[in-house]
Amino acid sequence: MRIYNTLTRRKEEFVPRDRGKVGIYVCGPTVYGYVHVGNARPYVFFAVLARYLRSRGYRVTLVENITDVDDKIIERAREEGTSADEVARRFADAYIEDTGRLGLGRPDIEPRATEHIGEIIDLCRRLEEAGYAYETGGSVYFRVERFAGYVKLSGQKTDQMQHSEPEREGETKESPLDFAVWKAAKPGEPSWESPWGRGRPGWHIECTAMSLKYLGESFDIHGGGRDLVFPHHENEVAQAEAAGGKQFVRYWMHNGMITRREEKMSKSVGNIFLLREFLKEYDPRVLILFFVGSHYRSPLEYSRENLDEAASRLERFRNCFWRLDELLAAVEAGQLAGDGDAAALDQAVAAAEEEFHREMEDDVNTAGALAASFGLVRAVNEYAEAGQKQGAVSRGSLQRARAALASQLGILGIEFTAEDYQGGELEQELLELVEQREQARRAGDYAAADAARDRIRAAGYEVRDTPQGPKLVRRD
RNA sequence: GGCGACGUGGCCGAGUGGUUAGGCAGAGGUCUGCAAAACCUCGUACAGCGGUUCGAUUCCGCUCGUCGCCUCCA
Repeated sequence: MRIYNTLTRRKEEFVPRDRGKVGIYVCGPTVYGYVHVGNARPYVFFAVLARYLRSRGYRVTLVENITDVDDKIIERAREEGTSADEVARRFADAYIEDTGRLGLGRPDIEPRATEHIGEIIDLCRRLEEAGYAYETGGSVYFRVERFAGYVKLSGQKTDQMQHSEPEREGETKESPLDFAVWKAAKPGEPSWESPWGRGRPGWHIECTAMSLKYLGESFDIHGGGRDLVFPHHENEVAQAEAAGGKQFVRYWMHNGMITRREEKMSKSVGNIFLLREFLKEYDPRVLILFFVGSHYRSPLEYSRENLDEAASRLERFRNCFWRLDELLAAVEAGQLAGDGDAAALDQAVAAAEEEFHREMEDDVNTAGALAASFGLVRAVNEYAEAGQKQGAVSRGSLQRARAALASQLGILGIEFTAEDYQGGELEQELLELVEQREQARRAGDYAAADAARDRIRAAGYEVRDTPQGPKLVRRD
C-alpha cells in the first residue's frame, strides 16, 4: 500500500513498524462546542482507513483523543458561568453521541487529556531536564531553537513567520517561537499540582503524551486535518523527538478541508454546519458517501447539490441490494431457476474486487474504489436483466456479488439491511392495498390502481412491478 | 511577505505521456396500462501562453485564478 506522507511530501510504500500491526493516532476534538461537518471528515476517513487495513489482515489500534482542558473550554465556561469541567463533559458526551450515529463504531482508545496529566507532566519534566524546555512564571516553554528538526514537517521558515504565540502575563519567553508545554494556572482555571506549581497542559503536549503512551515510539500513522500541520503537529514532533530522541511518527496523513462557498468551514469563520443538524435531515451514510466520493486530501465543498448527489448514489446502491435480495428470494421461492450462467457475473465480481483494492492501495483512493463498486452495481443490474429474461440466474454468483459489494461498501463504512427497503413486517393493510391495486389493474381500472398506489406511497412505500409480481420498497 | 496545494465535459469528481474513470443531471430508446427501478445509446473535458517530445490534459517554465498554512481551527 502506498501512502502520501506529509513529512516527505510524496507517496511512500507503507511498511508498519511491527509486522502485521498498525498503530494510528488521530487528533480528535477539543470539546468546547458541538462537532461540525468539517470535524467529521477525519473521524470518518481514519475509520475507513482502519477498516481497510483490517480487511487486509492488519491488527489495527486506532487512537483518537478528546482534548478536554484548553483555553477555549475555559473561555466558554466563563461565558456560560459554569465550570470548564462541565463544559468539557457536556461536549465530549455530545461528540460521542453525534459521531456514534455515523455507524462507524468507536476508535479502540479515546484517551482524554485530563486523565493523562501524570504522563504530560513527566514529558514536560524530561524536556526540561534535557534542556529543551525552561520554566518562567510557573509555565514551561519549549525552546524551539534548541531543536534542530523544527519545521521539518511543515516546511515553514521560522524567520518569515508573521506571528507567534504571545507571551502570557508575568512570563518571559526566550524566543517568540517558543511555545508553552505547561501553563501556570490562573485563578478559577482547572489546574493540577506540578513541579512548577499548579498548572495545566499546554497547547499540543497532550497528543504527544497520549500517542506515545498508547502506541509507543516511532508509531505508524498520525493523522488529522491539514490545518493542524503547523503548529500543532510540528510542535508534537518537536516535543516527542526532543524527549525521546527517536523518530516520532513514520507516516503523517492529513485530510483536506471541508469548504463552504470555497472557504474553509471553521468556527472562527463562522460558517459551520453542525453534524447533529446534518443528521436531522440526512441519512448518516449520505455524509460518508459524500466524503469518500472525493480523495481525502482534496478540499471538498459542502453544498446542498453535492449532498443530494451523495444521496442519489446511496439510492443506487440501495436499489442494487434490493434487487439482489429480490432475485435470491425469487430463486428460493422457485419462481426463478438458480442454476443459470455464473461466469459473466463472477468475472465482473473479480474485476471489481481487483480494481477496488488497487485503488485503496493507492493512498486510499476512495473515489476510485467507489467507481469499482459502481461498476459492480452495473454488472449486477445487467446480469439481473438478462437473468429475468432467461428465467435463470446463478444463485451462487448472486450471493458472491452481494457479498463482494457488501464487503466493499462495508470498508467504506456503508451498510445496508433489509430494513432499508422493507422496514420490518409489512402491515396487513398495505398488503391489501397492493392486492386491490392488482385487481384494479387486471380489471383495467387504472384510475383505481393509481389511487391505491398513491395511498401506498402515502404510507411510505413504493410499488415496483417486477416479473415476480408487485414489490414494496420503503421510501423515506 | 514566506511556505504549500489546486484549476478536468452542465455539475461533482478520479486518473493518465499515445488506449473507457465513476456518479449526478439532461436527451432519445427498451421494459411498463402508467410509474418506479433497471438496461441501451448520446458529451472529442482537461485555465491561458510558451517549451520538451514522434505525440501532453498528463513533464518543465511563465501568466491568470482559487484555496490552505504561517494566529485558535479537523
